[in-house]
Amino acid sequence: MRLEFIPVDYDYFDFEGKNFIRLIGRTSKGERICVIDSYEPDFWVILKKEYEDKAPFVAQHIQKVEVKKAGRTTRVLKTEVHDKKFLGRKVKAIRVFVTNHKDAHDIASEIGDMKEIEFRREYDIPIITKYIKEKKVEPLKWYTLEGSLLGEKDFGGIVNSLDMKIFVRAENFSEMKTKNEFKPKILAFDIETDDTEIGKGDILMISVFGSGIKKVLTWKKCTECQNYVDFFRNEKEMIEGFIKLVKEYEPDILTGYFSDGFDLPYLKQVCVKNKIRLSLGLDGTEPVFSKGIIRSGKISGLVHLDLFRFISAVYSQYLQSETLSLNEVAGELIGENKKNFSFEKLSSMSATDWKDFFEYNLQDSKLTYLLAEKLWADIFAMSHIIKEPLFDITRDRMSSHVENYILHNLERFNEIAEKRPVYEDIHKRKALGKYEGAYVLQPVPGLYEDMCVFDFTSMHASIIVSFNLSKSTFLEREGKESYKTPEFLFDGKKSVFYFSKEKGFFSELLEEIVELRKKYKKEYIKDRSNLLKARSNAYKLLANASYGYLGFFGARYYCREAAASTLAFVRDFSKKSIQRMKDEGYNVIFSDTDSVGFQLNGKTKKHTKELLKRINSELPGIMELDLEGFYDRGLFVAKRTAKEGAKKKYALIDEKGNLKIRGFETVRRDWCRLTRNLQNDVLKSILKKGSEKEASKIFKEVVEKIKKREVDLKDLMIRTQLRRPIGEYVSEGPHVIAAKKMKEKEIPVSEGMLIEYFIGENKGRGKRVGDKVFLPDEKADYDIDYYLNNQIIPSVENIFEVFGVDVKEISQGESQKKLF
DNA sequence: GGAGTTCGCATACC
DNA sequence: ACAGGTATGCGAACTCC
Repeated sequence: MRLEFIPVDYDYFDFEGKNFIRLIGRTSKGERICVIDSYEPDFWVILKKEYEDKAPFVAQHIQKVEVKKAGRTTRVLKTEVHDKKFLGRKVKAIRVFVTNHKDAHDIASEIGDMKEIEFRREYDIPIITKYIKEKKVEPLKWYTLEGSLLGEKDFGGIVNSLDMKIFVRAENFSEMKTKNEFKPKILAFDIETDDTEIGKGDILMISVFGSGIKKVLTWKKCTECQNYVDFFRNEKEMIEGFIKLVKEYEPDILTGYFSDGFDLPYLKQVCVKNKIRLSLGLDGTEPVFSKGIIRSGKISGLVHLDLFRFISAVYSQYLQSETLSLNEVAGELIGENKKNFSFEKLSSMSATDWKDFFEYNLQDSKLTYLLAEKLWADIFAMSHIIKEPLFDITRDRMSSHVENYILHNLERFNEIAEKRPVYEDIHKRKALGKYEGAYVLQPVPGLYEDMCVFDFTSMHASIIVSFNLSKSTFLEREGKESYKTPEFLFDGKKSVFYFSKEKGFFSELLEEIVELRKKYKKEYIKDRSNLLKARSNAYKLLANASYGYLGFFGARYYCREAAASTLAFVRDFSKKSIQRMKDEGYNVIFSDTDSVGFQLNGKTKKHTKELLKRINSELPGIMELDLEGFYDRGLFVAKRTAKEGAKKKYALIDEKGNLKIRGFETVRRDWCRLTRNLQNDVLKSILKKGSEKEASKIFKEVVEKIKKREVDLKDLMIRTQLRRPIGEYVSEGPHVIAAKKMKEKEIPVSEGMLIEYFIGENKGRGKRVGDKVFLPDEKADYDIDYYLNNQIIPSVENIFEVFGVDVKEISQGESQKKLF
């Protein structure tokens, strides 16, 4: 038979000791389908140079290897001798096929002491990645599938164990180049509980939202409730109802927001309590949670997607949101928020309270669903480009994405993959110190007019490409044809590193990534489709993460020398650009890593743009300097502790009146609203008017308001993240004290939470700020002196200092007036 | 026990 | 453990007399 098929989820199983891959997807008619494909597990053995002519002999020897383990005997099935490359070097390699992927590691260990063998590789790549790499059946791509329908008895009766209609044994896949759209069936869900701690409380309700479905399932009684509420006799039946609903809806994706960490494990715990199984899997299995710090819940046969995970790992850098709460993220991305419901009511709920609670619960699922739809293009593009299944795409961090991209493209270079660092490697790598980073120019405090900013496009990536920096191209000494880094301090020693001019796969792949990013960005500008934008973004993310990957201790292609060399070039180009702009008669004000900001000094914008063109024609490789923008004014302040200018802190205004504020308290979430708003208003006023006159009025008004206790407590709340368990803090800052208070009051506190508190008057109880910490619902008068001296004055002091104005005098003047 | 200094911590920039 | 280094600035905790 032949049909059109798109793989969505990948899994594997053993049958008669062999590995088989199970693909779950859809046909072009929209039917859910299970495809079984065979896979021959293998790994590579690389021979030492001097034993290359012994390859057939070594292969023969390996062929006989057997490992007995857990009552099972693993054999080498066959061996093949190949000419391959490893880290760009030509090698003689033996491809070793084994009975089971799980045993590749054991066989590799068994032959580890053979003197002819230099390396053993690729036994540590996950089976699904190897399968996709080998068979080229890539996620979310359409294929014409040839195969045969499975019978009742095939593969131990898989047809009956899996809740699905079509089962096919694959014989051949051919990619359909023209077809590339896919809209998955998504179901979002969310639970509400009476205790936030997993395993402690009951699940009161479960909401689901999908195309053509919106429901709240509950066992709480409520007469005259919304028609989307389904009532059950008890918690157990509600959960069974949920499982049934998911099965009948047949989603490709079941999505939640923080469902890896809350909804799914909570459901599982409650099932244990009720002595039922959370059999969401198409094969009737329960979700399986991976080990590790962040646990991921895998449901067999469908994709469980935790949107929070994807957003926090990959997407958050595009967001303005200060927290990644569903409310804030949904507000930003889809312009809709959570419903209000106060959880204090839980102990005594009226009928209308339940009504509100159901609506609240449903809204969370709705927001999650809308977010999934919104982010689908990005997730789809990532999965396409990186060639990993949705489950992993939505949970992996950027380092894994970069690495998987490399792994899936190595074959074009005839390369055998490097091994993953083992624990000892990681330990060693982490013990090595930091290497010198980028250059930041210290500005002179002041208000500057007629400014312009240039910055290098994807600076690190373009340097890696232009100078071929990577593990495989790093040379121990100068070669005939090699790139030379500027001299720099490396581990306390003046060093110069050399990299081969013969293109390595790392820089070649990165160059492609940069090119593809340019291409899709151009296409997107012509045809503003979500998919083109998502593609362009995905390539941009990969390009930007590639440098970090080189220096990341967990990377297969970790190369500290290449990472440090990249930064040596970054510093070199940065300083050269600064000098160049000075030489051209501009007044350079600031610079950070890849940017240079300067005053035009009477030169025209046209002249400046032409200079930029000239500079670009002189830059090597794919390096490119870009016009970031022209600005009417820019404000730079001194550090609080010293007279000198503060780095990474500035405010610019363009001709349209748009502000660009960096580093100031305004953009920091651990300062109270009042301070942030005041500083923002002060900056805006100064940049618009070019003087501080009006700004000082604004300041005086706020000082008055504070002193008269007219400020809303809401605007005085300080929010600080609790980044570790309370007990692990060496130093007890105010937010830790606030967290302890919360714990005493049995308000749930957990790592990663934003702790909210204000500073109130607390006569004579210690002199730490922490001794004056109050939680939002505690009654206390706010501490006028604290908010004056530790919040608003510090936030504007250095700004007014630029104009020679002492705000302390102003504020004291105000208090004098008040005294009179 | 107060002033000065160092250190821990959170958050920002690129 | 889950990309890197550079930087500011608060408040606690220490040092010193």
